[in-house]
Amino acid sequence: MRAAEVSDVLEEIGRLLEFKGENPFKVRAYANAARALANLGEPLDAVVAEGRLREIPGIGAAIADKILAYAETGSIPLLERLRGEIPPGVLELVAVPGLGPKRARAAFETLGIASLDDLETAAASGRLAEVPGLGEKTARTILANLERVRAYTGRWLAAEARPLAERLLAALREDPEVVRAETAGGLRRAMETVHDVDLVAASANPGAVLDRFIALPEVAAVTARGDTKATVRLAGGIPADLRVVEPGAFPFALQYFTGSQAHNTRLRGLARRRGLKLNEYELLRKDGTLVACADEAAVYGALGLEWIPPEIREDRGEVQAAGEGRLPRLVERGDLRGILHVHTEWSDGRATIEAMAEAARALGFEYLAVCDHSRSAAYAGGLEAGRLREQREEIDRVNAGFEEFVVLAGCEVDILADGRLDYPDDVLAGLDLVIGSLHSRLGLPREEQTERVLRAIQNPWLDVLGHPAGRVLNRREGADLVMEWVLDAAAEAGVALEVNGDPHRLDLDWRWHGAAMERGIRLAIDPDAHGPETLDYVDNGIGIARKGWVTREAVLNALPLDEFQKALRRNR
DNA sequence: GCCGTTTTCGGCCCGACTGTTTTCAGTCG
Repeated sequence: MRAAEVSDVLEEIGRLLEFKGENPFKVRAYANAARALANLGEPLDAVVAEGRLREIPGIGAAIADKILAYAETGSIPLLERLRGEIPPGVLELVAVPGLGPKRARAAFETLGIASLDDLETAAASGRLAEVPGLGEKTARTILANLERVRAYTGRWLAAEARPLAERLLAALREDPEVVRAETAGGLRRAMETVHDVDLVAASANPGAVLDRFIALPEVAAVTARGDTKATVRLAGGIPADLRVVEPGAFPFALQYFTGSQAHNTRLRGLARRRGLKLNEYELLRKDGTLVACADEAAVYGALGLEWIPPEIREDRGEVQAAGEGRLPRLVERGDLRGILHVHTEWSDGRATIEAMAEAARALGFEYLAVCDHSRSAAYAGGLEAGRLREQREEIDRVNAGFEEFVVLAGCEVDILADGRLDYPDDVLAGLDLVIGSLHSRLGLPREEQTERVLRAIQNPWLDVLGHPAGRVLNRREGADLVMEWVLDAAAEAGVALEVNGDPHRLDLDWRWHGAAMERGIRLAIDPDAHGPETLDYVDNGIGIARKGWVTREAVLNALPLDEFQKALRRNR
């Protein structure tokens, strides 16, 4: 039984109860329990077997019983009953912006709308406006949003949104009436995907700032415009929110709009227990006096907490850790000593070995592992064993020209369908570093896929498991793997796991970093660069590793060259 | 439904914007 599967089930129960108009706190309890399971860093089966379900915060007697029932019978009576009452298409309705649980229910009860198709028909014919609480205008909004829901999940790659956010931010900072401006939201938290761009600005004249903001060339359409807030759609369709507050409120607003929502809920609960009230403008004592805070650190300080880095504000224990003064020092770009996993023109890269090495050295790194594709990766110009030997000679020549910088001869070796690596052992043994990656047959059944990866890990020449899930964000799910088993095997074998910084990958997923580190697994933060200009993808990897609470000590390529080499599985 | 340095019962985060319900509910973040 997978934690993610049970999490989905609880999520569904919560949404169905919400649709029925159940007590909102009960609804939230299910959502909280679902999130707790999604963040569980160990096998759910072990937790169940050891009777530790109720030790998970957010899981009490009732939900624990339901999880046990699900484990035993594969179903939960409450869920079956709810599914019997509510047609399956109805939950999709709630995903349409403008239609929440209440209106969706009203539409279902008055017009029998039970799917996106029904909704479209009703909206187009004008009948949707007959639903109590809905009017002409809302019906039009819903019709417009419906298309987007169908076309896209509403998540954008952080890498697509970030440049736009930076341009908007630069424009805001040039505005003479803006005192301060920052990016908030999922971008500030280093999420891999975001549903919008969130910006916060401080100004004594919010109206004027908003006027200029909505007139910026990046803004394609204005969705909403109030006294302090505007929602717009940018070129390309990405929504953006700007909130303008009085300068004194800026630290509170920045904190609030950075989120996550779960983190903020946790923080406000803590404030309340301390007799304080926190909102996006201020921190109030019971007697109505204000607690002054000059910056975000002071806001956390006033609640008895260390400042919490934005990346980890996901309600995964960071508030408690900050209260106990035991937040980890998260890894930083400056901690990295070497760059692993770059491609060159020898396979599908765009630059020479020398050019990549020069670029890495110019960025301050001490070593670089060239890892071109192996022979089976024909689509990417994979190297036959003979070419690999020639490449080693070329690397030797390049190294002769360097002092205090070393190029290593590595390879990104395909993990074949049966779990063998793409070269015989004698070829693998001749390399300095082997990253083994899944590139094909990503649709294998779970058991078979897991066995495949476990077999690859058994190969003594595998040093690093590359982009372990093989996912491509917003395009395809990764391989279906029992990740706990993969982590156990990697820990046992001394294999490191990659945190791939390609903005489409960001894989190993940050939600697994803690579970990897607990097992003593080292993480390799790699750019997977195909040219000098994408060496900076390590920054994405750093962001996502910070999100996973990764410290310098856990990072393989934060080691100086000699220690790095000793830490490799092949040299142990 | 969960939870407990004021509580095993009575709380549970809070405010902006929109449209329509003419005084506020629903949605969103």
